[in-house]
Amino acid sequence: MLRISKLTDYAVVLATELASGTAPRSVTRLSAITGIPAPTTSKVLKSMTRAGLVDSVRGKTGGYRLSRPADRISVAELIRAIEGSIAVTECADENDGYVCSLQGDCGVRANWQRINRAVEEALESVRLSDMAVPNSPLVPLLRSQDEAEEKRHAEALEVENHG
Amino acid sequence: MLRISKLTDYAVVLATELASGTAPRSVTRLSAITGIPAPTTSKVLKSMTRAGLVDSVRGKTGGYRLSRPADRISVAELIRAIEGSIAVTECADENDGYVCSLQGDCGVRANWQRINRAVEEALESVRLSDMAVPNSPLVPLLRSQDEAEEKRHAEALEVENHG
DNA sequence: CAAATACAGGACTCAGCCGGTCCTGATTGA
DNA sequence: TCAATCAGGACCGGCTGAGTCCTGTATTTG
Ligand code: FES
Ligand code: FES
Repeated sequence: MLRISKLTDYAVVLATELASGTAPRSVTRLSAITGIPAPTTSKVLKSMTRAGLVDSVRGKTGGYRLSRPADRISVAELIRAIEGSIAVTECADENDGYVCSLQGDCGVRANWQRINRAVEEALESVRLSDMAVPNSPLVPLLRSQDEAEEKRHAEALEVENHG
Repeated sequence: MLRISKLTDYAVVLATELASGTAPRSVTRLSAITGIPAPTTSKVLKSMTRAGLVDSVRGKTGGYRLSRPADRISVAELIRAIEGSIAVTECADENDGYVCSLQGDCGVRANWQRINRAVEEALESVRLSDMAVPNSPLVPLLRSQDEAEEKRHAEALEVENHG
């Protein structure tokens, strides 16, 4: 039903938890806090590591920690880390060299791609730091977000300037 | 991958095809036109009928036709007809009396619900009549994103001017 | 060094559901 | 009445999502 997988949900939960501190925390620890079964927690974190969203530290005092500040990680990235490229429809996937089995090119395709891009950009604009706040006015997303968008835009520019 | 099911894709294709005329067309016919296997075509159309999106006419000259003008049918409705309620995450589903197995209420939930609502509204705003046009500037959807969006906007304007 | 703790990587299982088929009616036009 | 069409299920095979487990490697600490 236009679902993201449960594992991706876990990824977000784990990431928000990690966002609350800088010291690495172990799988055991995180599992206990979040209620996600330990082996699964491990699996998800490993994917996140491969995607470069978290850093792993081995050894006795090891564990996982975010690789970047929470406002530099988007929900879209988290989704992509677990599920691969975001594609609402099979023929909406622009990366993959997929050829639709139906009528060669049925116009619908281009429109799906646009919808897809819109959704993706929306998810891109929601950052982990937003998710961490229980009921933040984070997701205007649609229309009338002028001010929120502008604020974000300004922030982005600021960040760029600092880099 | 944040996918809608293939069947839903079929539903959209079939609906756009139906939008091109008012006389009922049979499953056999539609299957031939779209390239969707006949039994599957039938299945999808049956779901759409139950959802009230198309009318069915039995008998020798029967078939399916849209129950409303194409600009009165949204993509969201088509999705819902096939997949049920739109819910990005399990805990984003507001209808269902679902209780998250993780930490009772982890803040993330409210945010998912917002994202969910945003996506849903976006899909609601895209109508079948939009999908029927091969490359319509149909999907502003989320406005004023970044420069990419702006460029896109420019393209759209150009198209409008040409029309 | 050796033991204990943690992550890395991948094989494996199990269940659910998606895509697809088919069969048995009920309706209706010719 | 006959043929075409939809209605409503039952049914099935395969994929993949969720979860587990095992083996190996790195790091800390005594
Ligand atoms: S549905 Fe894939 S090109 Fe039309
Ligand atoms: S993930 Fe469901 S309430 Fe937090």
